[in-house]
Amino acid sequence: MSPSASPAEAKQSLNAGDWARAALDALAAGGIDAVAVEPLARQLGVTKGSFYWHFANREALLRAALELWEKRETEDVLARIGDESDPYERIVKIFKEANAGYRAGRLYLAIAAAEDKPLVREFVQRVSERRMDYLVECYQALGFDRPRARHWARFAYATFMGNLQIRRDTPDLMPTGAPFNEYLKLMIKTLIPREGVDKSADHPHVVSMRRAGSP
Amino acid sequence: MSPSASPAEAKQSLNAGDWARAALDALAAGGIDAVAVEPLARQLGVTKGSFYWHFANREALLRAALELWEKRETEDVLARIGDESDPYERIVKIFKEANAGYRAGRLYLAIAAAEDKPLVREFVQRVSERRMDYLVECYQALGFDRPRARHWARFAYATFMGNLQIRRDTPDLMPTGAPFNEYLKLMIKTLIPREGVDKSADHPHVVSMRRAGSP
DNA sequence: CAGGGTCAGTACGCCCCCGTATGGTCTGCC
DNA sequence: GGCAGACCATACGGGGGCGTACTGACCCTG
Repeated sequence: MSPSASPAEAKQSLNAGDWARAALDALAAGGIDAVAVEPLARQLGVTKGSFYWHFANREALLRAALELWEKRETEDVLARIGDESDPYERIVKIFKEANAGYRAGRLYLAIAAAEDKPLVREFVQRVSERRMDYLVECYQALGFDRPRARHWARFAYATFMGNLQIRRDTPDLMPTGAPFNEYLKLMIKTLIPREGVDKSADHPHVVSMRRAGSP
Repeated sequence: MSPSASPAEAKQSLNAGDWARAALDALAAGGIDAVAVEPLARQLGVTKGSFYWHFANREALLRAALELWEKRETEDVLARIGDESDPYERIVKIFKEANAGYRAGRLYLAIAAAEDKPLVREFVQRVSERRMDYLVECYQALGFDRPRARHWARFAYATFMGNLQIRRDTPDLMPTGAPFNEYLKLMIKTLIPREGVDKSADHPHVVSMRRAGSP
């Protein structure tokens, strides 16, 4: 009788967090419209009666899911590459993360697709700005002045996002295996100007500092 | 009495094309779910009775709208920059088009967001592949061999798409005026390697040909 | 043991959309 | 004038989602 089948003695009572997690999963899988009370209730093995005890309405659930997303997005990402001191390697790591961890990217695209909802816009904007800020800092640490760092950061961020889009919509256009690594190397080499390149005014006024740590 | 208010004596009778155009507009404005029979009928000032005369069902309308999109996407775009012989200038034109004409990009994002529908995937894939093929040809014309051209084309295409996404989701992160032109110049200079750059194996084995026409 | 808080089931009304059936109104053509 | 076909309105049944009201079971605590 007990709703088992879950590891660790399967809690038999749901809380708001369970609903929020389920909502976020549904969001990733089917977009904003998939965050619906009754389907989620069915999926969780309960009825609406439960839901409306934990949340005031559908909107509240959506907000909870988005808060969960924002939390994960900032905590996780920054935690996974926060211990890297070399700004060059930081950007490289971000790039590789962004191109490997496909799930997080899918989630972003699913959420951002509902840009007409003000609530969603709010969260998307915060997350995006935080990501961009981080990138800008990386490029500044590489020796760029603020305006140039912003341009390069935006450039790199746009390329991340576009790769996500390509991967989702037309995976055939995205190489795998060795060619993919070539592709990745090309993007990294192009998007993170190294110290040697100073023949152009668009490149950093950097002297040394780079490519010394982490052999 | 006649439903006027339109230029040129306002047709009083709808046809399938009118429905398809309206559907595409709705698609651009509100995503795939906005392509609904009854709302569109209301908007067009008629009832469902009209719709189900022209189309078998909602699916058929969606297909018609997507065909319209594909047609516009390939005809228009290639027509607007087809008379440019210089491959460098072709890419530049594409870039500027992509960053100026925001509407077409919005449409792509709205359509691609419904990537779970097989029908949509089909069209998105065709359109994307055609765009990529065109870019690959441009890069090949610049002197790249096929694999490298594919990498650069994908790179550039990803950057297009990402810029679209940024523009839609976080317009504040996209500069305007002079800074935008700087940004554009940076991307163009970076994404279209010029003849002078040959210190790297990733750059074209090109000798001259470039930057002679159009002073 | 009584009572209150927690969580869930049932049932209802509402809205909005799909698709069908059927009938009505124009238009042009014979 | 009458017929056929193009175009549209009305009405209906079905489905699914939202939100509310009420009831019920299970703790836990006084």
